[in-house]
Amino acid sequence: MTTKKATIKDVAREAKVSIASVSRVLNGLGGVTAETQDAVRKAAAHLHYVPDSAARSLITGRTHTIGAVLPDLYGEFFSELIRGIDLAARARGLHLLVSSSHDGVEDATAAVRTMRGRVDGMIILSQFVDGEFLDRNLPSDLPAVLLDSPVDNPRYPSINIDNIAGAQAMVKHMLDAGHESVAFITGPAGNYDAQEREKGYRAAMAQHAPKAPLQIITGDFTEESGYRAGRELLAQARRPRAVFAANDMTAVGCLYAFKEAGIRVPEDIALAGFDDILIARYVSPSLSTVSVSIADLGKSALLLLTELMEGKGPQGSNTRTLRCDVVVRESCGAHQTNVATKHPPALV
Amino acid sequence: MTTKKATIKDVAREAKVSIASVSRVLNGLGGVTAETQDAVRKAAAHLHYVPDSAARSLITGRTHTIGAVLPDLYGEFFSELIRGIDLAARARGLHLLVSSSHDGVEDATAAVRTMRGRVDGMIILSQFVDGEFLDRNLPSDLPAVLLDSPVDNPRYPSINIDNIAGAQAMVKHMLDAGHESVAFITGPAGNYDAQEREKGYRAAMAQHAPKAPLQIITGDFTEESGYRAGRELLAQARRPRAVFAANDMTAVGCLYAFKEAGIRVPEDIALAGFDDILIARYVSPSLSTVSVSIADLGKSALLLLTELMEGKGPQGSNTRTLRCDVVVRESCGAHQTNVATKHPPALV
DNA sequence: CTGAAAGCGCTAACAT
DNA sequence: ATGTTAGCGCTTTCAG
Repeated sequence: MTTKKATIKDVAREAKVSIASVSRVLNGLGGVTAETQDAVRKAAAHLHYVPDSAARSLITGRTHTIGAVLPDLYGEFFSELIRGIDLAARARGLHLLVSSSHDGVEDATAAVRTMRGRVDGMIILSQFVDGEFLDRNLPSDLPAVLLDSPVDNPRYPSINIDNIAGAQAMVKHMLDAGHESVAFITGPAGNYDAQEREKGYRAAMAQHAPKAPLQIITGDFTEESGYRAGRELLAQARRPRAVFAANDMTAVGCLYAFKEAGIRVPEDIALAGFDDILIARYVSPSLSTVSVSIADLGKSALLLLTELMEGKGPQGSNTRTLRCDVVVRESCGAHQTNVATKHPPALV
Repeated sequence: MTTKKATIKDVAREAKVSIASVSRVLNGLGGVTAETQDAVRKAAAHLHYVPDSAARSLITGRTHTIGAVLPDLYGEFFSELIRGIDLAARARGLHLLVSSSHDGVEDATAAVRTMRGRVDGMIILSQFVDGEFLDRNLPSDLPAVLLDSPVDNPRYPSINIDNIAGAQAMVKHMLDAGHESVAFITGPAGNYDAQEREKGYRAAMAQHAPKAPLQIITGDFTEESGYRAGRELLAQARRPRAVFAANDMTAVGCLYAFKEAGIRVPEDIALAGFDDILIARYVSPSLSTVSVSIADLGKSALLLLTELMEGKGPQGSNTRTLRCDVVVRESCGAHQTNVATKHPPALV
């Protein structure tokens, strides 16, 4: 029955009441007799009436939509993140407007600005966004939560992955497994996660293997960079016994470099990554890694955002940290059973 | 400088012109002197003015937003799909509203209905959506394109993956490689892609190995189902020499069942999947598969949708089919170099 | 309990 | 070339 657009007036006429009553009924505001209710509901159903959200937004100032600004939509991380956000959002009756593919300040600015008026709140993950940026581009009454950001602005709470602790735990694990030193392959320079993971590596080395020299190779989170780093590592005079890569893709690339050179993992060199992407389970040997519940990150962000939207300012600290867990598989040479314990989602 | 909400009136006042002139300048409608232009732009910039999209939508009837209704956001397929849609959308200045996680007719209905008025067009991928559904739930003037759908409704064009041809090509490839018969692991019963792939399998067998008996095991696109199917296959009196799974995850599960049983792939049994997910490249042996350019699917959908939105009815056929390509890796035993040829995106 | 009426911020006639 | 004005569909006082 191909629906045309019926307005509130049409419903009012059909129900023989005023538009005000229609509005009251449809918004459950009460103050209407059962008969009026009935008439309105019948008329609305009959006409397939759906309120115009633009008109409603115009007057209420609410859109029931939240915006997600991300650098990209590519890969497991963002996929999971959006999924977590979406799940939590629709559970609260909120729509999700996504904006991605911005790799510069201008793009980020445009993304944030064009969302103004279209959303009631924003979740932002971007290395180009800082407190000053937000103050300049966001209306003061538009709540926003930052993901994976060093920003510490009282107005914009942020949720971060506990990269430092995760990296530290993994390095300690490898050290404990008997490898006297661990080499590290970094992520891209500007990336906050990458920086934190390196910090964790350094901290763990300083604490648990203070005499061992630090071997740090530059990578950029890509498989290719891992491959190059792997070759570089093999070419060194002092070939490492264990390697910790800043993320899984890098570790996988490194693994291929080792395989190609006939180096056995973990017998000759132990290896570990970070993220616990799906592939980690499937490479041979399976990759030990640090797992992050990305969907929980998205969910937490949305929850925090809705609190903000309801006026509850972030109580106490405005920065939350999401726990990471070491997942021991074959590549790190700790010879354990291959079953990664399922940890419940948890905010530290 | 924490922006408050400036309206068109504020800009008009600041620029000492009428709101009409402001509108004209900001919408590039011409009929304004350079001076007015200047004054308006300065004022707008100064006040950080951003037009209220709700108000604009209310009067123009356009939202510059397109909606994507998907069953889920999980996994590579949807991630890539959204990415393709998003890329094409933002290239045209369109926003993307996503809605997912509906696995029932009610959910789908709610998703589609709540998007009414919020979007200028929709891209829908759902097994619960058919022509009748759309006629009942979509305003007649809201364009929509269907993905992976058997619906053949002149009002709703659809874009499909050429599952039949892809499956057929893969089965033929395996047959040509010397395996006299190929077993098949199906996907979930209600899934359109899965059905088409099975059709392709049957067609290829009928054409190229008419005397070989058909071995068909039930699966459901999950790794577990593939694992079970693999064990089932091994338990059979007539152990197959080649297995084609309806998707990659199933093939991976099957691969693990074989490994566990000490069966070598491809020496003892050849194996192939469908989708070319990232993992396919990383399992050992690497998985031969049928590749689909999912991002292109999303892009094509958006392009088709914008044509519709611009009033160009779909000329000629209203169903397009996206080509698939056989990717030969190690698991199918065709001993070729491991380099998958890069095909340009192409609509058949 | 219900209806009339005033806008929300903007665009698009219609005047000037 | 510029300004005035009438709504777009809806919520929300404010009267009755």
